[in-house]
Amino acid sequence: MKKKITLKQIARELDVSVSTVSKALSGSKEISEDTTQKIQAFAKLYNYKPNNIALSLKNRKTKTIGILIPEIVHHFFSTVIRGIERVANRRGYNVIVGLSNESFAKEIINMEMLANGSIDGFILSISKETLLKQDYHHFHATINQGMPIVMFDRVVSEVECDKVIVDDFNGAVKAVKKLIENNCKNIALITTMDYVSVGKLRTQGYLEALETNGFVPDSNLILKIDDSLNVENHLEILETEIAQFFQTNPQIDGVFAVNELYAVTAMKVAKKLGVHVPDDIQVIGFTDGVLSKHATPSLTTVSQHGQKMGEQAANLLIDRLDAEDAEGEQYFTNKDKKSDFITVVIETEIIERESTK
Amino acid sequence: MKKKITLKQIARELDVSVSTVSKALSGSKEISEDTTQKIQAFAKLYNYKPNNIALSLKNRKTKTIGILIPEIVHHFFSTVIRGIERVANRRGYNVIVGLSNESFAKEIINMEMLANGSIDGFILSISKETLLKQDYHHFHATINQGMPIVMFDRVVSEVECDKVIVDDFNGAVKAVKKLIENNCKNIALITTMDYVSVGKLRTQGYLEALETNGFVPDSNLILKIDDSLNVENHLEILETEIAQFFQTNPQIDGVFAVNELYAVTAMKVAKKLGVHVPDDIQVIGFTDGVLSKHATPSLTTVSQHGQKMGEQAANLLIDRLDAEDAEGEQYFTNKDKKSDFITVVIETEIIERESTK
DNA sequence: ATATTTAACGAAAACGTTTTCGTGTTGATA
DNA sequence: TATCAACACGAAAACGTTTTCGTTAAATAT
Repeated sequence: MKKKITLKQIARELDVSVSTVSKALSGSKEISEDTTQKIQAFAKLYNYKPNNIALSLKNRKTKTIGILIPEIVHHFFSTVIRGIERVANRRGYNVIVGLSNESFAKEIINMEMLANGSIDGFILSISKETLLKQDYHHFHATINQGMPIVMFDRVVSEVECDKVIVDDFNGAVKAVKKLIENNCKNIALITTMDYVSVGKLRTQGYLEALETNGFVPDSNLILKIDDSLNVENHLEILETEIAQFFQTNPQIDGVFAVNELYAVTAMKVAKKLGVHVPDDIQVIGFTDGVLSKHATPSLTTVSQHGQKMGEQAANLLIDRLDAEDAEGEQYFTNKDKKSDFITVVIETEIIERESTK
Repeated sequence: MKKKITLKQIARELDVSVSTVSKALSGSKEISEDTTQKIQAFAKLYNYKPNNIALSLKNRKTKTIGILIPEIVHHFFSTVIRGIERVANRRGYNVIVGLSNESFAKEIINMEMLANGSIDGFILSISKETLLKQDYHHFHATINQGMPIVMFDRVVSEVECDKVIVDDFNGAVKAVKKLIENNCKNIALITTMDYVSVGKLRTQGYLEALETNGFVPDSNLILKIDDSLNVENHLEILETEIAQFFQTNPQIDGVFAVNELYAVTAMKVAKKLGVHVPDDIQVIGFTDGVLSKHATPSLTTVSQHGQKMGEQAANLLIDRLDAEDAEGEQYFTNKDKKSDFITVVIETEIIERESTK
């Protein structure tokens, strides 16, 4: 077994100093042709690669960014990761992933673990529990320590940082407007509890679209699902809730759901109740994931562009990091530039499939 | 902005030496009560946390493990990551993720980036292109450098290391036997090209099950999909292929598909052709993902237990890493122990849903 | 022949830790 | 009173780099 070789070993072997080896390998013309050649040949032979940890320590930057998300077995979040990884890789960064599991405590633990030198900056989406508690001190703390954060999707105005969000409000408006154009008269909303910001915004969009089109919102047509429990494991509960909802409101001829699981489940329930999609009832979901694409009938959705969000977030973060060490600390102590934080809004569009006419 | 505080700064502030601070914080009784108290209070006040990079450099271990997978927007792989992250976190490790995107080159690049000190060991699943090329030198190289690898799912006998696989062969056997018991007489197989090991094993299981039950395998009933292109984007091609397959073989009354996408698509195609599932044709897939659960009818599948695979893989790797620095290098130079590599086989079971009787 | 430049290299510091090995004060013991 | 532990702490090395600043010898200029 050949352990990785170090500068010191090369130096000893070739009877020169460590500095000479370092310079020769970086092609410094401070070193003679001869020795440079010799050293480079030797290094190649033994497949020398500088140790990343040592470099990180010296440069005080790790060239890795930390991703902190609530859940990874989730189409949207994994799409975001893919986007982040793409640009991170292109721009010479690695990604290290932490999962909060929607837990406030795990979110904090993870941040503290990573914030101690392991990464140069965060890209994260806030856990449900944190949103519920509205306790954001850990975000403020790490930002205060000079570690930049980019938030995506589940963001919060209380924290000043770069953000990437999808236009939840207008996405919902578009969806509902589409249903109205398709002649739906009684449009239902299946949503989550309000504390997750995106759910709230989509709900507001639903209401807005109704009102501007002369509809009067009917609270009976709004079904709020308690998603504090992981819905994936409580599918039956979800189904019966929706079934009851449909049965007590038989006039429903259009459904807007704030995520694709609710939408697909609504379609399944409709089918069981003998209601035909899209003839009797049309359905639009949010987030364009696997379910939407492969459901029968396939689901019309509001696209969420997870990969694009990831790419934008990564670019925002890396731009800031690169700027940091280009301009040195001046970048931060400069009071003028103090709060030039950007919020990128990704536009949504409707992807029409079989669940609408 | 308060940058993270270091030992040196504490030392200067309290007018003691760095070593004293270090010892005081670790509770060494070499230091007097008084100073220990003073230092610990100061450290807590300024929220001192030791720098991970410095620790990594000193200890020559990073306490992070590298995950290298072909794709992350994929239910199975993300499940595995969740499993890895779970035990990694519990055992004090971080995870850093690289994506090969099914590319040989990206796989190598990623490994080289991470192998230079950033991680202590790998957990990976081989990319399709690598399997096709059958070039495994990069695995051998990193193993030779003393960095342990644990492979999962897509493994290869040419590389000696710990492995975690699912019992693809027997899973397929079970599935086909189930179809036979359910009175299917003409059981079709929808599979991938042979170079991906898991596909090959599942195909073999299909054949085995037929033969031991007195069936004669009919090559007309085997549909091999070329999955060199990303199927997600070529859904129509997949659908038309399956449609043709069904039409030229109307006798098919049972389908075993090596993944859930093929299975769900087969059901969709069947429905379009007016063939009823499960009355006219029964379908079983492999991998228990979102699609299986939420399809209508929901899909009977062979469970793949991604999370369990991840957990096992992580435990194998961390066991080895911990053993390494418990016994020192002796662990490795000890010739007796040289090839005590373990292959963990995760058992499969059939999850019965609506697509079978 | 002397002074000065240049070429080629080495020593040392620095990044932030931990740990081993001193070293100088005490207080107790012989 | 001399000797010796025990105590409380500091200096320095080490992990693997890069970089600044010498330093020496040769080469050039005066």
